[in-house]
Amino acid sequence: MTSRSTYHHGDLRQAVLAAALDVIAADGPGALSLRDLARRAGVSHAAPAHHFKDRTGLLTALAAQGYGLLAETLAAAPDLRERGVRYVRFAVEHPAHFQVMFQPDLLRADDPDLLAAKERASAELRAGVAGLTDLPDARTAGIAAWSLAHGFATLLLTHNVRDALGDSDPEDYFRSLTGLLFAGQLPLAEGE
Amino acid sequence: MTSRSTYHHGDLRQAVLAAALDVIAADGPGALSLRDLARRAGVSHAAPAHHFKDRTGLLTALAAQGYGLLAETLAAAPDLRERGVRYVRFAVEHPAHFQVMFQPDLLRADDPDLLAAKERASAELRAGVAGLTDLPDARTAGIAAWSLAHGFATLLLTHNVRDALGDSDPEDYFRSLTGLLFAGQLPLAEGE
DNA sequence: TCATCATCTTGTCACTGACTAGATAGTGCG
DNA sequence: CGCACTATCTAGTCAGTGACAAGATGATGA
Repeated sequence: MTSRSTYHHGDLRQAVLAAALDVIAADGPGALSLRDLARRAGVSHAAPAHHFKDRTGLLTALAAQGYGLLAETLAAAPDLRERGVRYVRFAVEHPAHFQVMFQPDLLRADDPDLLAAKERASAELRAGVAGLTDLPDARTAGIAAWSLAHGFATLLLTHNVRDALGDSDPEDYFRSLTGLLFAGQLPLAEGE
Repeated sequence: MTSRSTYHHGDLRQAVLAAALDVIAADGPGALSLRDLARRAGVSHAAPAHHFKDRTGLLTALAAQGYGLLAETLAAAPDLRERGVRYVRFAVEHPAHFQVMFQPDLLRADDPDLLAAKERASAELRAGVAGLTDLPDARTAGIAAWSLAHGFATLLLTHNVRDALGDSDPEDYFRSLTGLLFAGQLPLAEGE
């Protein structure tokens, strides 16, 4: 921004990451161009490559950052429901990260930083059902809860529940969802 | 494929759509190139443009086709659980369609064909909870069920439940998920 | 002071999407 | 039958992009 006189940018890596988040939030990952990001940061078209190697590298770095943020968001949630609420909150507050994190074909799956951050987030997710020792299969229970939160978050970001939501807060709506489900009010079969 | 002697391809539209599905299923929508699809179909690089106008048009056509297939898959399911199972089945059998359908930034949101197909699928989803007249809010119930199925399907396609699944069939696993949830065995709060 | 290294620039290549103009084939209408 | 009309496809072109290579610049430390 401030017309720099120095040859070096100073913090190009962060500048590019931040600009990438803006672009993705606005127009999706497909609209992301390394050259455009370079222009926004005021550097030459090939400068970002030194920090991220290539487009996939940049997206992988974003995803790793996202998993780190998710782990922070989930940390020390009081109970399972609240963990789900925070999962939804993360998706709402970091839509660009969320999108990239769950598109494996955009990422370098074997990246060490990505794997580490993913493991941290995964541990937080597992911690949500760890205390439920009375369950026959805690892992399956965890996936059930994860599916619900992830599905709602995804439908939210893809504008598929916009009209049902109305003016209500997404997090509150999700709370009511879980309430409805777990009150056993929703018969699965033979509703007639 | 068969070295055509005629000037016209015959069914270029279908050929391009089919090739696009292959590419997307293999490497994601980002790897899709109109010129590559043209090469695969054995036509000139600009031929597909006549059928789909541009890249977004092609993806929109794919999404519309997907919503149509989804509506067919969901039609006349016996009960709500089975509707969820079929939703998961659709995602497994048509991963390329599923991916494109839920990335709005790739699509032309106001396309008439897309909107019509989406409405058909949406009607099938709503039909799943229509009979449950004892519910206070059928719409919220529908979103709860949709979230669960969509979340599981998404996590499945993004390879996030692979190890938990083991050798078991995804549809069976989803049935057990719903059983676990609706048996009320999963306490949301104060699990201690 | 000077060597070393990370950072950034410049130049280049093949590829892509989009657009244009024109060639070719099928279709209906007289 | 012949002729216009339209859909389909070809060929050529342009700007933008990712990736790579080689060189310039500045910071760091011995």
